[in-house]
Amino acid sequence: MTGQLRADAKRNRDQILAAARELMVNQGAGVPMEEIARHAGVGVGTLYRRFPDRVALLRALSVHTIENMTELARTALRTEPDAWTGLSRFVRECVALRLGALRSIVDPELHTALRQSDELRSARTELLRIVEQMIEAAQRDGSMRTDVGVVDVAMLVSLHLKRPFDVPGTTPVDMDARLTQLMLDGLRPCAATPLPGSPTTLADVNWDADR
Amino acid sequence: MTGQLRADAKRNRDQILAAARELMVNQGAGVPMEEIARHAGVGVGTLYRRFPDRVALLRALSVHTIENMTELARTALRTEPDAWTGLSRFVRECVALRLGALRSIVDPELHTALRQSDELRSARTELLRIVEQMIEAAQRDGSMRTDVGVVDVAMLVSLHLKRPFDVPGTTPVDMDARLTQLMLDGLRPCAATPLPGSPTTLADVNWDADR
Amino acid sequence: MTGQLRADAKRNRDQILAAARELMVNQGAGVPMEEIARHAGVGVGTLYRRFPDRVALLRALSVHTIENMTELARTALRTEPDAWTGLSRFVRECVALRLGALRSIVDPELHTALRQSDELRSARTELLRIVEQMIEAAQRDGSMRTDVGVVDVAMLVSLHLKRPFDVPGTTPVDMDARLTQLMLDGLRPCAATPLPGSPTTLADVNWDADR
Amino acid sequence: MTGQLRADAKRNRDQILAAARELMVNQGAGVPMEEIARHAGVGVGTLYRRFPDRVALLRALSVHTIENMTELARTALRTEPDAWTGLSRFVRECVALRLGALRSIVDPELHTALRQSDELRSARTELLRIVEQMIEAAQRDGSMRTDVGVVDVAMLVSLHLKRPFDVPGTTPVDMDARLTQLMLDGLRPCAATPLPGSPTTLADVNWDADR
DNA sequence: CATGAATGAGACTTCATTCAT
DNA sequence: TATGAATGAAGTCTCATTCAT
Repeated sequence: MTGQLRADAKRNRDQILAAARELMVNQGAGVPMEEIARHAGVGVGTLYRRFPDRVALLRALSVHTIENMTELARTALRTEPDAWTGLSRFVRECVALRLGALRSIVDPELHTALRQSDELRSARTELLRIVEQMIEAAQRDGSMRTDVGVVDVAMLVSLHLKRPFDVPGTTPVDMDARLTQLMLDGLRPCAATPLPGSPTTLADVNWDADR
Repeated sequence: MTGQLRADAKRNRDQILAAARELMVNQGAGVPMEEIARHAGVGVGTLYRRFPDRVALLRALSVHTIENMTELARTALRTEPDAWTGLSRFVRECVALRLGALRSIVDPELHTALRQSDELRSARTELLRIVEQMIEAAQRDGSMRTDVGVVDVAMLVSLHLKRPFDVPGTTPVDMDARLTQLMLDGLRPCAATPLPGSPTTLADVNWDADR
Repeated sequence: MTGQLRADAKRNRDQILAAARELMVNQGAGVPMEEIARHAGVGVGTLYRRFPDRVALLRALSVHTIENMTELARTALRTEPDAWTGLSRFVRECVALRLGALRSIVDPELHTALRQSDELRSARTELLRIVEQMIEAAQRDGSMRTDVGVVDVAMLVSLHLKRPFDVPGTTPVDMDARLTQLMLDGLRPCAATPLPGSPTTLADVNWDADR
Repeated sequence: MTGQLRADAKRNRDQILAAARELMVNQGAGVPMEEIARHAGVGVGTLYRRFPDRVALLRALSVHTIENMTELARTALRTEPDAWTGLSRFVRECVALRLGALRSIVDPELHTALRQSDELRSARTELLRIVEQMIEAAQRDGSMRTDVGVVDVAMLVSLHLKRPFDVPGTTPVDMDARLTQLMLDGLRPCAATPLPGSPTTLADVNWDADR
């Protein structure tokens, strides 16, 4: 899709995306477009040429993010000895890289607008498919409780993407790791308390983990 | 503290707080002050007379929220047969009522400004003290893993205050309940994997769970 | 006019005027009405009962000021050995007391509104009459140039009412005194250069020295 | 400094300055920014792009004004036969053109803010230097009293920049001229009465005559 | 195509004035 | 009658988006 861009145009596009990611992750999705442009070293006009409005920019960012996560999942699945270890690693990496920190977007308008992208939807499905594989494998070999599904895991991860407040007495990194571990332990069969409802299947999902 | 207000002024103040809570919980902390005023049925001027700026409003809202949570914690502690049951109930209620949904504030400036309120700080400490009691009791009778502290629990709850996206196949209420249960199961001793770092003590905490 | 006020009402009125004078002289005529009320120790409502709007307040202040100046002029005329000395003293006192510092009002709307007060006009005329007496006497005995009239003097004084900027190397008081002296020396016959136009007579004057 | 602006941007900038000068001279420094923009034929946004806030605008205006005055002083010094004539002409021109009428700024906040501009300070010093030359020359050849310095003259001129009230019986122009002449006559040696304090030297001056 | 200037709607806040208590 | 609460118009400033260069 970006293949037919001229070399410099491509470079611009990438710089814009990088700047947008950095600024939005740190300051929320509301950063002035002009500031994004400045950080990217281009004029606003150029930004708007590439991304007609803020939503388009967010969409591109989200797709990019999901593709990164997919890559992480694939690698974890291929590299780790068993499914549970792979899943754990994937979850830890997602949280650590805070690849979904754009989650801080709350504006429901943006929310709605984002959902409507086909590109986004298919990237997401692709990701979910792989994670579901890991989950099912882990459940088969008894290392994961069987009353949870991809959607549960996805929601959990998405909750943990929020940057934690600085708490005196711990480093943010430690805090992150502790919370993630607690979440993973909750997915083990051992302490499993029955859950209300039933796990959602991948089929009818519309997951927004990216935000 | 608000006792010396005239009857009508008090009524206005309450309406403003109610409107602000509702709008901020749903649309984020950025709702136009004017819209808050309109929903409360007063002029902007009135809003500003009561709360000199957005931060003051948020502060009042936060204190109110925390006081509600404290009340819930007290009741749970008093009513339930054992500490773990009490803690679970408290956590479920917090999440269900989404009493801390203001958490959606991301703007770091607001964040910082809020921390500086003594009133807020003491309300928070009060709440933490009670929760810590429950935790310690539960740990003593072996129903809770011993490598976690109030701060861990607080952070966990705060993560779960984010309103989950609507997921096809489950109701939001069910989703909420599932995620909360998973979190609680992670706090049980049975599946406990060692955590990095160590639990923070109440003493040096500065917790912002309310937002 | 204020005679029929109840004792406490009179006290309120005076406190308001005093507060208004102080605040307006220091911060300009734009001080919030509420601040004036607060300084006077009354509610805004009371202020507005006494003075229907800002202009009314200014008018009262101006009349008061002019009456003070008139008193100064009378005393100088009566006490000093000769007219020129009396006039000099009067001018110096006006500047020193900055009795007209309200002059800082620039808003033309206020300006116009103020002119329309009969009370003000007659107080002003009264003052000008006395000053004119001093001028004419001084001119008769040769201590003052004869090509200037009350209006010239009035305008000069009014110019000098502006609080001078702080200048390093001199005290404001000294600066004031120097400038006033230079002005007075310019009124002496000795260095007199012919002036364009002719001195305006008291008759058709509408002088706003009070501001 | 404004050389690198695009042609249209430069035109806008100039129109804004012109509009601001006109409006501020007549109505005080408080004119709504929006009105300035309207008069300049641009949107508010444009105004704010050029001048981030009111103070920046005033600063630019002041620098411009001072530069004009400096030009006048230079010409007077070069053209007139003797120093006193040059100084008189310069003073008359300043008053007539009311080149410093922005003096009507009273708001102490603006005042303070303005002082902090280096550009302004150096423009001012440049002007004072030339005026000081004229003064010293005039004093050397005996046409000016020797107990006054630049600062005295500067303060005097600054006082006379206030637009005089319309007085029946004289034209404003005549009135201006009369008052200016009186001021000049006061600077002559003949009638000189001793002044309190001593003239401030240029070295430690921080003069704000421009406003 | 890139740039950055211009626009103008809209958010925030202040205050003069009115009015309920 | 005094108070101070409420109102809302008005002013300041910001920023998404369009458009001339």
